[in-house]
Amino acid sequence: MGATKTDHFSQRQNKVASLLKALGHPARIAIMEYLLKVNDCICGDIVNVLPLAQPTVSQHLKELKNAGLIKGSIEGTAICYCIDEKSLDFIHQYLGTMKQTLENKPNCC
Amino acid sequence: MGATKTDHFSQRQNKVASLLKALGHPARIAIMEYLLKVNDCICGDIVNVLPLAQPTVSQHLKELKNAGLIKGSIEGTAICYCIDEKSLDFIHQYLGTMKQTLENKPNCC
DNA sequence: TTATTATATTGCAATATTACGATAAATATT
DNA sequence: AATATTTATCGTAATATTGCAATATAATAA
Repeated sequence: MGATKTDHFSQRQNKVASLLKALGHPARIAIMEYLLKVNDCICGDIVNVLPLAQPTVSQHLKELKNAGLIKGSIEGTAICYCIDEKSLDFIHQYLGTMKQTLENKPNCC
Repeated sequence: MGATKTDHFSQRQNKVASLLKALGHPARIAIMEYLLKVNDCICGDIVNVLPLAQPTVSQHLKELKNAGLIKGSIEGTAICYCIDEKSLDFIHQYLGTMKQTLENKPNCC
């Protein structure tokens, strides 16, 4: 035991969960917010902004990238990371549908 | 090490992260979807619907409750669990703002 | 070529999560 | 009271995550 029983849930449920899980860490939220704040997205200075060591930041970036939340491309000696709008849209819409469904339901609590 | 450095991030960043983290598991997504689907929210049958043992489901419910995503109240022998609209609103709005901010930015990738 | 700079990877220790059997607690039913 | 039903908790094993020092890799600059 200890491993999530991924195969017992729908592909959609797993997709939603993995996106939200990737965002479920304050460092990764901070990274996303920083990517938003910076005008151009050559983001070699994320390490200087966060209270974490370079390998740790690199690992968080990798996780965000694996989840599909950010895109990265080599830009000379630096890496250009920026937010992938599509994945953000997807979870925003997912939660929006949830909210809307909730509004049409009687609530006992 | 191994523990998240919560105190190095803002309260807001931690709040967002903890809500999204709580949703970042397919079982908990499935629970939320089930709570939405069922008309009234006397939900003693979640265990029968999910491919997980009763203690596991109970633990997931506890996590959703701790995060503030669901509310639970004793209803005789059963427990009435249902979604807390406020927390759902919060993360939906958070992601919405992120999306909106992104739209006004030049995107290099 | 030899630094220099920037990012990634490896290896590892500390901690957290996931899952479940066994058991407890609380209430309802007989 | 005794039994059944429902949910929670405890204990524990397996696995995952977090964080960083050390090191590797890759591109640029001197």
